[in-house]
Order: sequence, then structure tokens, then C-alpha cells
Amino acid sequence: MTNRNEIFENALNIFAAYGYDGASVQQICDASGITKPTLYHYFHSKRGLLDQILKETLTPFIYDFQAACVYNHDLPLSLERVMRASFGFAGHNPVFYRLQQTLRSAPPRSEGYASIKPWLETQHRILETLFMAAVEDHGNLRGRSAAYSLSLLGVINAYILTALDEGKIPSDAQLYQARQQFMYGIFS
Amino acid sequence: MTNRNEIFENALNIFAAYGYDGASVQQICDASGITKPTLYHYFHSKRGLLDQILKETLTPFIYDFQAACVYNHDLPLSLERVMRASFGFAGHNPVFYRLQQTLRSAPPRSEGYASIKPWLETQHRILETLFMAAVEDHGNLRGRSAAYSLSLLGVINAYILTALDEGKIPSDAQLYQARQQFMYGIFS
DNA sequence: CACTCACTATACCGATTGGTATACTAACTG
DNA sequence: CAGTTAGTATACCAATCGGTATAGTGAGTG
Repeated sequence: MTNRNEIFENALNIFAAYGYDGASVQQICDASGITKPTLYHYFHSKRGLLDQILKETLTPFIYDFQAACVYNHDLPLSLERVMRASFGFAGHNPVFYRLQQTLRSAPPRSEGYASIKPWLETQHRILETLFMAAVEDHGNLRGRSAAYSLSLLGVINAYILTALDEGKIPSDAQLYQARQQFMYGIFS
Repeated sequence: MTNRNEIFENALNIFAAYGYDGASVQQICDASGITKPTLYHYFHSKRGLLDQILKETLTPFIYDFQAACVYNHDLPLSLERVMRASFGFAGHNPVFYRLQQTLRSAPPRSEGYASIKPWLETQHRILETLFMAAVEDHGNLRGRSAAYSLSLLGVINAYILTALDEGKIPSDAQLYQARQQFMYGIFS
């Protein structure tokens, strides 16, 4: 493994375990068996290292997520795709998912939150367009797409974290249960 | 306001905004118009300051929460009390609630998480006894009280955070919707 | 008055922080 | 061969970190 990849992987693990503020550059260097100038050769700064981790991992996921969010007059089907994309991503990148989770609920003025904020907004915006498209078949969604977008992301997150705590990926059965529960919340 | 209260309030706000690691003792002192020896006269350490904030704010809440968790053969009623206690607490302590939320999903090896962990466990344990008591009337809860306890706390949290983002306390209507949605998840 | 005691500021501590100036090495390139 | 370039370590930087030793202060108390 190249030094760059070594740094990348160790930084991911250490950020996930100690948090962005709690992790030190020296700690990452020690774990990677290199010294600071090497790290700074590959990454602009500590913040740039985090940004790069988010970028390289989230770019392909957002691509899948967008593909899942197309609407063809079958909202349950779209929701299934969205959940499947999310669950699959979390299952393949459990450590990253934990890091993402800590950043997502980090304090608003922390560097960590600033780093993930644009990604959260992008994901939210994509999901919102799905609900806006579904308005044409489900009138009671009108004007609530932002709220339901946030709510769905919350439900997905809750299921993933519960499953990850047990060391598994959410099963298909859980996927359908989560979808049904969410739909129930919408139409009741 | 006494210096102690001044420090306490400023620390709460700064911890909530910047995170435990991101906040510095000097920053809290500056905001409070005092110097470090004064802070260390009232609190053992930076960690002790956070512990004290959690203790003084969560002790009365846990008391209410426990009272809400008594079971008298009416699970929906108990759940309503639990949600009402949680929503009310969040509404009266919005800044603290945000701090609690960041600590709750902080990385496992961070000091912030270590500080709130016992409180989370206590709350979880109390809620679990409610579900264990309800087994006698709802057999399908058997062996799942831990899972449903976590799930309910997740749902409550999601509703509170959504409401707080809009600057409000969750309404009674949202309370009943959240309860119904959760019950639906149980019995389906 | 003499004494105690809760409280507070000045000035400082060693350790660690994120980051870098300099120099070297090995590999590739004309 | 001469020159460039990517990559790496030693040694260092100023700034900040959490925390404290010391010396007061003023209010209460015998």
C-alpha cells in the first residue's frame, strides 16, 4: 500500500474513533509510520485531509443516490431504491459511515460540520426533488418535500445505526419495514 | 448573576456551538469576563465542567422520565407521557438539547462521549423496564425491549431535532403522530 | 483589632497543537 | 551524464492547550 493510501485509511479510522478535533495530525502520522512532511505532501492541511476523505468516499455514493431518486410514478419503488443504496453504502463502508454520522451531528461551528455540510445539503436537495416529483401523484406531499426529505434521512439513519451496532447490514426485511413505516407516517 | 452561573451558562453555549474538543477553557473565561483560576475554583477541570453541566441539567429530567415510564397496562398512555416529558425538556432547554445531541453521537473514544455515556445508559435502562413490563400484555415485545427502547429514543430525537430546527417545540399533533408511527412499527 | 476564608488576577508551567524550512534520496528524463 | 521531480526525514516554529503557584482582595467573625 502506498503511503498516501496508508495515511488516508489511518486518518479515516482515527477521525471516526476520536473525532476530527480529538484526533491529532501526529497521531495519524504515527499510525501510518510516516512523519508530518509526508502527510502534508499529499494533503494541504488537517482540514484538507478530512475534506478529501469525504470527497473520495461520498462522490460515488451521491452518484448512486441520485440514480435511486428518479421517479417513475411508483413512490414505494423509488423509496426502496433509495434505502437500498443507503444501506448498501453503509454496509460497505461502516467506519466511514460512523465518521459521517459524528460529523452530521457535530456542533454547527465546528470544522467537522463545516466540512460535511455541503454534502448533506446536496443529498437533501436530491431527495427533495424526488418528493417534489411525486406530488403529481400524491397531492398530500405538496409543500412538505423538505420535511419528508429530512424525515426519511432520519429514519434511514436510525435503521443503519441500529444494525451497525450489531455488526450487520440492515436486512431486506428491515428495509421493507422501514419503508412501510415511513409511508405510514406520510399517509396517515 | 454570580460568576459560577456566568461560567456555567457560557460553557453550555460554547460547548453546544463548538463542541467539547473545539471549545477552549480560555474562550469560556473570556466570554464570562473572568480568568482561569476563577473557573478552576468552581470546577475541577474542563471535563469536570462538562460533567457538572450534564449532571445539573439531566438529574431533574431523568427523574421526570422515570415517572413517565411507569406502566399501568396502557402502553400508548405511557408512551405519550414519555414523549411529553422528552419534548417538554427539549423545549425548555433547547441549547442543552443540542449539546446533548452532539455528545450522544460523538465518537466513542472522545471525552465528550465518555461524559454523557452513563446518562444515556441510565435513560435506556429506565425505558427498557417499561417495555419489559408491557410484555405481560403485548407478548410480541418479548426479548425486544432493548431494541424498541433504542428505536423509540431515536424517533423521539428525530422529531425534536426537526422541530428545533424550525425554532419550535414539537406540537401535540406531532406527539400523537410520532406515537402512532412508533406503535405501528411495533405491531405490524 | 486579628484572623479566617471564599474568591480572583498576574504570571507562569510543560506539553502539544498544526504546520514548515531545509536538506536529502531515489527514480525518472533529456 | 546532468537535471528535474516526487517523496521523505530532521529539526524546528509560534501559538495554544489545560492547568497552577503565588499573591493578593474584601467580607465576615472571634
